Amino acid sequence: MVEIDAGSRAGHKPASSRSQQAKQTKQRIYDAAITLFKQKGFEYVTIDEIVHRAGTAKGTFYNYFQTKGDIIVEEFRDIDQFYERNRKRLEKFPTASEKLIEFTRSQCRYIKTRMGLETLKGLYANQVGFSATDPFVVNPKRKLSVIVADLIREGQKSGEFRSDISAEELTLWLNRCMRGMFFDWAVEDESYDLITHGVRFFENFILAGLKQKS
Amino acid sequence: MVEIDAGSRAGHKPASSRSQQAKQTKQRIYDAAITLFKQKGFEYVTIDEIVHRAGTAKGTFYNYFQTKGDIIVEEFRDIDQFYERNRKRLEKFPTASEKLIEFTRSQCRYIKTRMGLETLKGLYANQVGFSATDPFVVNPKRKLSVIVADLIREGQKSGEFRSDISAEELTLWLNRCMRGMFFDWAVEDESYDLITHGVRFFENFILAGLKQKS
DNA sequence: TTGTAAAGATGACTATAGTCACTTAAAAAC
DNA sequence: GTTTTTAAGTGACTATAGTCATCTTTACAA
Repeated sequence: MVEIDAGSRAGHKPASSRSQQAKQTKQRIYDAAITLFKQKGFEYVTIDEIVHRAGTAKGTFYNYFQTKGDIIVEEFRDIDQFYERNRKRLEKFPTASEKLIEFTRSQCRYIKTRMGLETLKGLYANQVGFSATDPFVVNPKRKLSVIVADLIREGQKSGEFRSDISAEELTLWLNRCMRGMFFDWAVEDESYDLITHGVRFFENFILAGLKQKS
Repeated sequence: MVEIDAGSRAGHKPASSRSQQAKQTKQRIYDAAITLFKQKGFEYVTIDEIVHRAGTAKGTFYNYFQTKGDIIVEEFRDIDQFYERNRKRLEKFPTASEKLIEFTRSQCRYIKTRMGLETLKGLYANQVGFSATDPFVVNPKRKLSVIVADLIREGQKSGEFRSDISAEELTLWLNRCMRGMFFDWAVEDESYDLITHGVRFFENFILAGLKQKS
């Protein structure tokens, strides 16, 4: 949800096609929701509040989203932009291990400071919940996975990492472990520092699984 | 929720103290809920149905549980009994690694066949949700953690596992990774075999983190 | 044995999620 | 230019979760 809609330049009278208007409506709802989430916290915002702020009817909300949590999923897709932007920064680290460690650090930092506990909980609850949405977090095609897989491949080529398991499978495993960590952090109500713990966990445990020679 | 209440032997007219009756009431609600969950699946059971079947009022439910998910948490505590029972069986495996692998296998088997997808989802959704219940799954004092810590300590003593990290921390990390796996399996709607994948993941990845020498 | 405190049980009530038959208006067909 | 089709939007309505003031029953003190 980052497109700003190219059709309605000058504010009033948007010269907009029907689908343009639809896009705007969805955006209005999304913006209202995000604003309210930031203001009062995900759990304390009702659908009625969202649609009231967006100036639409309740039914309209359900035209675009299945549940309140879907908004979070939408927001979450943005995280991949963040990863993409930070990818170049990794180049200056010499080894694949160090690149991955740095990547992990920025991932933890993003979740802790930008995303926040509330949103993370909302996301995970949505993904594990029963309203069958797209299971985005575990999708191996998302940018996050692609970047990690590239770095692992690099490490395999240089001999840092094992080659008896495919980069794809290692990526899956690595991300799975990280997900376990974020999950724990959410369940325990951020009772410890995610960045410190996350990096320690990664350096001392996960990395060993990548390095082990067959 | 396994106690059968020691006060009301002969069925009718229980000669029961007030707290005994209370315990029975809770048990009735619990039993009704579990039965319905098995019949229709967690998500399709309403609180009204549960209390109707239990023959109590809605308010009574909320005297004993905070949410429908709390029933699952209660049920989940039973899993530790299962672990305890299977602990002896592990003795016949010679190394700590093999014991842990076998332990993992039975853990996966339990979740797949006895617990089931629905219940697991309910459990995780409850634990990550906002209704601040006891975060049981991540509690390092639960039997599961104690057993794993013992096995890790055994491996440390024999030199199989690293000793630069405490058994407690390694236990935390190991369980965290497993949790990530169960979470993924739940999110992906059990689209692959938990036992096969779980054991492979454990043998090839987690175990490396335990074995790495400093 | 009667009176009082408090645990336990109740269900009407409120709040919110989610549905759906219907309205409105843009676009397409004629 | 008129009619038809269909995307988009609506809000009254239903279903369910969760609350709370009140009632009932036990325990126990006077």
